[in-house]
Amino acid sequence: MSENHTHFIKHIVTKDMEEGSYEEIVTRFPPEPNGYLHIGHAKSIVLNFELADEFGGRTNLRFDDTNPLKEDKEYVDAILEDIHWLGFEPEAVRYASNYFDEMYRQAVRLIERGLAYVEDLSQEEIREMRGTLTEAGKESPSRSRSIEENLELFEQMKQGEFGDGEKVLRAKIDMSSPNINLRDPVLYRISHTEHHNTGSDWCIYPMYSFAHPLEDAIEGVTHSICTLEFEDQRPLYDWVVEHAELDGEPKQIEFARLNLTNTVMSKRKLKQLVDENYVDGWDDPRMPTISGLRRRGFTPESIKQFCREIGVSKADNLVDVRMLEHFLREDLKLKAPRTMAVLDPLKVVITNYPEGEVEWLPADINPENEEMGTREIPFSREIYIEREDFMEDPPKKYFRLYPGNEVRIKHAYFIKCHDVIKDENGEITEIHCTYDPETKSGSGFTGRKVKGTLHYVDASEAVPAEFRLYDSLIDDEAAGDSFLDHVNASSLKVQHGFVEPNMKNVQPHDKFQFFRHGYFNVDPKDSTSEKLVFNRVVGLKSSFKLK
RNA sequence: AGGGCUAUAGCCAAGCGGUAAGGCAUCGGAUUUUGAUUCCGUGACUCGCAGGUUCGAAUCCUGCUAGCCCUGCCA
Repeated sequence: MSENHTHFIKHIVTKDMEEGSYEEIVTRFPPEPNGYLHIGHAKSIVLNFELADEFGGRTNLRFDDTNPLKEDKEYVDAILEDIHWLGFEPEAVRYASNYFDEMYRQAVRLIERGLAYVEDLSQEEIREMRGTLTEAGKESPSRSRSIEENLELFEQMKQGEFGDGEKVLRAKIDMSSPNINLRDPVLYRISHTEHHNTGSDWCIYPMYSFAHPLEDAIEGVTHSICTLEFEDQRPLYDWVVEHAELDGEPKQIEFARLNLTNTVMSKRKLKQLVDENYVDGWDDPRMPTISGLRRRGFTPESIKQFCREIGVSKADNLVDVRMLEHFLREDLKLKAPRTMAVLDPLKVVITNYPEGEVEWLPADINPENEEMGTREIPFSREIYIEREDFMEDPPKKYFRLYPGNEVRIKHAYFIKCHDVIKDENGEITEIHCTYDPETKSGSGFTGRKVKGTLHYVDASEAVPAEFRLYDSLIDDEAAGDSFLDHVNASSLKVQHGFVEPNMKNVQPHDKFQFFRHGYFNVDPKDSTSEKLVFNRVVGLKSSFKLK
């Protein structure tokens, strides 16, 4: 199911395997535990895991925890949960911090071979001497220090004899390189910070550009897949691999990260939305995080299928969110039970229906999947329909209920409106209809046809429920400098209505298709047996337009 | 602009010298007890632009244009 999709990375791997460059293909998914995973990460996860799987290889999950200032165990746990939920099982779970000893050894070997030196200059001085995009940099005086002195200084850095920022270890490459990443990049910095994994064992931490290739080489990663912004770092990646005294020879391949319409996709921005309370948390159903999508009601399969279908390339892209929604509908179409919910109730009294009588009508649970069987739903003299399903003065082509019009009540009877009851403000409070017993659903009645079929909930057995309807978090109509100016103020709409009586015992994450409304998920945090809460995942498509 | 990369329909995206796949979206039409689903139909005389090579070019070459990324002791 995941195949028939080809892309440039697959071509590279195929060629490598044909040429026998590697015994097996090994990939890795390397998140930094400084935030929650989002759907952009899902693209990378699916790519890495399924690529290795297709070629009979393996994939590690490796936390890139080289910067204790930003990282936290909370994020590690959330990431673990999200990957598991998506349905992937890493060959091994590793941490960059597992390799700190080895990385230190490699750094020492670099110094011993005259390929790295300890820098005395301040951060500002380093920056000034690095040059600019169009001018070469200048070599630091520290560059000519002896190997012995470098070794001693680096040892002192490790021993904690310097404060944060006082010294740094730099690679000795080329201060005049047109690629700024090669102008003696920093390899190690000092940070007297507690690490979530190694505690206070270390006060020097390797930089990403030094650590990452080493991690890949240590784990035997063959294809190290990352996003486009690391392209300029590839020469440095290769430099580290070449000079490291390790067997692995991983190569870095870059692809374009995912962008989605009407959403932001950077951990920094998402964290800001959380920290500044624009949303409920990382798992707010409006967030593009894996946990947000999960709470909203997206399924792992829909997310994975989306990730497969958008493809992998190097071109900047902006994918329409409706594509994601498409795959959710696709996944739930045959799986989700149909049920009826009235989100904005309007009472209908069926004046010729006997008072006090209730009949239970059979209703299929999923007409597209008969194996799901049937349920029984009540029908009596008073029912609720959707307020928008009645108009006193309808436009043309409106084939729902209006005075004098007859419609079908799903699974029940035809009803015809004969009276509209209003309060003193002119607000419609209820409508009166008659029903025709001969038109009962399942009776085979063909005497006449109606254009509209309305869903309903029986008033005497109705179960109150809350419905949360979501709109995009980011509105591209608004203008402003910051993405915060584009936050959609009405991205959440809450309605209170009713569901069928057999919905009383729903469980968190149960998913339903509410007839004519869309797919809904039982909210895992706020729904209780006393107060049901349903999140609308996506609506049904509709070609209905008023006017 | 010094370097790195990208450009195929509204949006993704195949294509790798032999005459433009597929998906999403849109718009029609048929069926329909969900204005849903399903089914059929719908768009590139042309692949950023201009030249060149070739019997033949989206694919090769040259030049140009536009967009993205790079001057953290972040990843």
